[in-house]
Amino acid sequence: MTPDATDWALLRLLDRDATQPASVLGRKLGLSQPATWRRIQRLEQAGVLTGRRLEVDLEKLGFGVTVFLGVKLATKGRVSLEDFERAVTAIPEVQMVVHVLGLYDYRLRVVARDLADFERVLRRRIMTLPGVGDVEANVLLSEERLAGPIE
Amino acid sequence: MTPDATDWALLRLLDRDATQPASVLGRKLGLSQPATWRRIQRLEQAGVLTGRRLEVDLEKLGFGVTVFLGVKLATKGRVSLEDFERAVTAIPEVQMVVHVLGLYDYRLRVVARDLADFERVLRRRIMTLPGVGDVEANVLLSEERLAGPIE
DNA sequence: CTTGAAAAGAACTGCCT
DNA sequence: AGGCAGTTCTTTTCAAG
Repeated sequence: MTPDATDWALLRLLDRDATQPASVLGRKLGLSQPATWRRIQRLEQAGVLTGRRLEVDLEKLGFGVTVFLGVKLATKGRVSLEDFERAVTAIPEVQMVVHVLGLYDYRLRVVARDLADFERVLRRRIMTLPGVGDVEANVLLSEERLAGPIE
Repeated sequence: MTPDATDWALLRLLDRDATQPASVLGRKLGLSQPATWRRIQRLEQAGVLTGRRLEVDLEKLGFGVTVFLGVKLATKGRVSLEDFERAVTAIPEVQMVVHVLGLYDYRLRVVARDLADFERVLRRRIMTLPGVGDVEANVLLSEERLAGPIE
């Protein structure tokens, strides 16, 4: 499937606010409501739009600390990768697990109530994961999500 | 505002799929449709739910490479931070800009069509940003998003 | 692609317990 | 806080140009 310019404009609009009805989107695109709706359906069935997810303000829920971790494994066999992934995905404070190539093997996004809580998570949960070697941490100060290549 | 157990269950359901109507959510929670709808409204007005955004499969749009970059600035005055942020947010391939504390000053999420395309972005866009010092890269192999503390 | 319409369903409102 | 009933709006599917 090859999205045309109108599809890209549609993705741009939906990326900013996925709650807009097809009628409003259509007006902004110069299309009718059914035509807009059909384009959305086509993008969903092509697997381009995979779903709609919530934006949750974790700070308002009491999770004020977000940390990005780089994790290096000591042993990197196929088995240890799977062991590590199974264990790390079971930690409630872990929001994202990314297997990467480079100086580190995994990049994690971890949240905690405060720094004291994060230390607990790091020492009792992360450092005890199977096969963990070096760990590097970056504490989030501020964050901006962009449209990326959709823009 | 203090979310109760039902609110947490609601957040859990919405986090998995934000397209579910209030009637379906209510059935799963043992609540009526209006009661569920009112809880969603309350969470939105409390700022806990900040919006609904699309999940876009960038690979299907031709962006097969995702790289996580750690960026260290050479000069770190207040002015240079703002200069850097203004310049980096203008790069289409940059999906996320996070100001962090630690070994690096910023963590970026960058997408590109392929590795050759990424090299172009890195050399002509990233390395030429104002004040850029060391850069570290991790290429994404696989990724798993989790519910995090909402679970 | 468009318009127009009709049916189903979801969102929203007011009133009640 | 929750349920019920009713209204408004969106979605979804159709027919016809």
